[in-house]
Amino acid sequence: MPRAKGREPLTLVRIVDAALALVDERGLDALTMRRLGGVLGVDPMAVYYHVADKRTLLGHLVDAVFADLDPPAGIEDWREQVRAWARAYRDLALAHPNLVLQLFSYREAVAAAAARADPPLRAAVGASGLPPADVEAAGDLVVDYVHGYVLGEASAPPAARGDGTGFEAVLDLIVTGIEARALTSSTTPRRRRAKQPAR
Amino acid sequence: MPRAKGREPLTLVRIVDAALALVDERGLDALTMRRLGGVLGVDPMAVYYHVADKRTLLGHLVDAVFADLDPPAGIEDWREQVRAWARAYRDLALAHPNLVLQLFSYREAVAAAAARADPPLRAAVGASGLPPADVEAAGDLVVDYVHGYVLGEASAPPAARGDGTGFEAVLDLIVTGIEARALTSSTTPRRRRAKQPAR
DNA sequence: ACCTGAACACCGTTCAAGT
DNA sequence: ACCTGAACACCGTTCAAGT
Repeated sequence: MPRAKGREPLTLVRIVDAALALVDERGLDALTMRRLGGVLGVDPMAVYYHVADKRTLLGHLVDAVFADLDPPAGIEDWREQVRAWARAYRDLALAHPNLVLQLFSYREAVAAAAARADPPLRAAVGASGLPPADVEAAGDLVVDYVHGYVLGEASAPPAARGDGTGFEAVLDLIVTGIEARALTSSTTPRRRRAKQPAR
Repeated sequence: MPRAKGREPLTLVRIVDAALALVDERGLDALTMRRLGGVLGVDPMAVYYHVADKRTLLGHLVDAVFADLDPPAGIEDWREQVRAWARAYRDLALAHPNLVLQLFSYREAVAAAAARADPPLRAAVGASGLPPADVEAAGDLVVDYVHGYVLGEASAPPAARGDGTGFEAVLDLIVTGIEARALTSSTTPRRRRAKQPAR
């Protein structure tokens, strides 16, 4: 039984766990291939056997965080579904404040997560009675608002993190907007849109 | 007249201009103190005479970009004021896509820019007839939505940048929400807010 | 006053080598 | 199959020295 004693072998999940802990506890800059080898008790270059380079390692971190996202089910009212979705997404991101910038800027990882996480949101918004064109805008609004909110919270010093009442007030406003739009567009034609500037 | 010939002396603005050009043309990672010295035709360490360290240099870049923000004036309708503000802010940020992450995560610089740029937005939202408590939420919604939108656009490959119609559709929705909320809150008491989750 | 150049303590990554 | 260790080409920053 070789390897029965001594440390267990490196695996991708052990690497990702250690890297995430490093980022959470000491910041993104503290994640160094060499330091990572150190906390894993291994030669710094051993990680390269399991991971192509640092960028793909960061991709794995983002995947791991997004994997924890599962929007709550069993809610009837579409308004509460939208709110619950937004809260779950916010909490997911704020669980790793030092990683949020990576989280929202890694195109591929965000797209993959969206494929899993977005449909419930879109379904909830769709149940409001909005016409399809507005469903897209409303979903985008929720997603982008959460991104913006989380970005602000994550870059604030931990002591100054908000209590979430502002977040709830904005959700109220978004829901009100969807309701109002759903009503007006079922009775009157879509209102004219202001023309865009050149660029 | 010493220095009449030879290159002109380094200044902070020359340094910031060169650094911004480097970031715009070659990405954030290309901004290196050594490379910056190179494009300025100077010893890499000369920059340190004018700037404490790289972090404060980045702060100067953020300041320089935000300095270009002046929301359009002379608009009557609050709805168009809100839209114009959001477009101006978006365009400002997307003019330097490689810097947006820094742009929105440098607390102090954002706060300073906000002090100049925010009041017109808050005034516009205030003119909608919303009660003060909702004015804050509505302003936050616009700011955070633009942040989220820009973050998504900036991390998309240039070819895939949107045409802005999605942005306009969301602005419509936000304005609709503000209008609806202004109407209902002038006639009925504020609707009950869903209670918050533990964390 | 303003810039230079050597030096220090780091990086990410490669590659041949060990077991 | 999995890990090591030397090596390479970079980093940011300090500090004494030049003009």
